[in-house]
Amino acid sequence: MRMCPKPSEPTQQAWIDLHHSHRLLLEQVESALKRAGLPPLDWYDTLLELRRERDTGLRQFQLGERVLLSKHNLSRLIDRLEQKGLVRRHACSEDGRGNLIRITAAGERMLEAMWPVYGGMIESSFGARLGRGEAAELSRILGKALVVDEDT
Amino acid sequence: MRMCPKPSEPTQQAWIDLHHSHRLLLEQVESALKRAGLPPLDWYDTLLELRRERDTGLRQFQLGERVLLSKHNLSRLIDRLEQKGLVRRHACSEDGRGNLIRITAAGERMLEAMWPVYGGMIESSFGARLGRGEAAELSRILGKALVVDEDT
DNA sequence: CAATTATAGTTGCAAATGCAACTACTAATG
DNA sequence: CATTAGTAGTTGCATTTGCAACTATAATTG
Repeated sequence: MRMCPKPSEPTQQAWIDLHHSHRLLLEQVESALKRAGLPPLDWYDTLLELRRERDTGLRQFQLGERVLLSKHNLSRLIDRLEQKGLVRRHACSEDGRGNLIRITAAGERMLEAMWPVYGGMIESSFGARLGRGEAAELSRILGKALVVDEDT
Repeated sequence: MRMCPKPSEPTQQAWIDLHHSHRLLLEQVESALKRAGLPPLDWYDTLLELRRERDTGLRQFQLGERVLLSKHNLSRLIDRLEQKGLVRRHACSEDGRGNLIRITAAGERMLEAMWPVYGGMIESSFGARLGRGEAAELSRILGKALVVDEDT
């Protein structure tokens, strides 16, 4: 880790392809959402995680781990979501510092509203272009890079 | 394209994995660069494309196609690069509107300075975790999503 | 060849992001 | 149990991004 061996040619290319396909796809999704008068993708991801724990709610740091947003960033995203009434902060009984975030009914409706646009874009620009089993293969390989290492 | 069929479960998962692995990797690269007192990744990508055409230079819109940055964004990125002397705008003889961007010697030195950190991170957090042939397999599959379709 | 339309690039303004410093609370230590 | 260190979350400030409007030049067309 300290000696920085250089990546092989295929590794470099794979990273660049990852970088580019993500940028391209994200840009298409975001602009489709915007055209439909809907909020950005992060809102969807965040609301989705909250719906998964609709009963218990989620602490802010747990949410951050799932959507991969930095805490200050997430804090302000939640401000915006709360302002629109899609989410609520509740006092946390077990830890006086934190708060529990819960999705509201309006938040769930927002998920419904966004999904056709979001899902449709993912299918047309991504899913439909992959062959049988390739999506799963992609997940399998990318999963290896998803290991979060704690050092550094 | 107009009817928005919904993506399959594996497609959704693959997109999420793509999204997450990109975020994670990018975050690691960016913070490694920052720790080393170096500029962000976009600078590298941009300078790299310019070095590929060091003799002829590149029009701004060509550069934009390669690094997938929007034009106004790119315009200001070039402002910053030019301010640091890594790049120069030259009048374009064939088209009075545009300009040719050329990398400078300092720009090439910056590439050299960034590569160990950037490449090292790509290798340790990405390349080293993939098995034989998986990088190439990744490129092959992602390449299918990289087709830019012109309609909207 | 004048008038229209399209393209290259820049800029102002609003919104979002990253960083560092801060508050408030909890956990660990002597 | 008092002190210290760590964690959860927020906020101010500077930088970056996105959008829309703008300038300037090129290409199209009647």
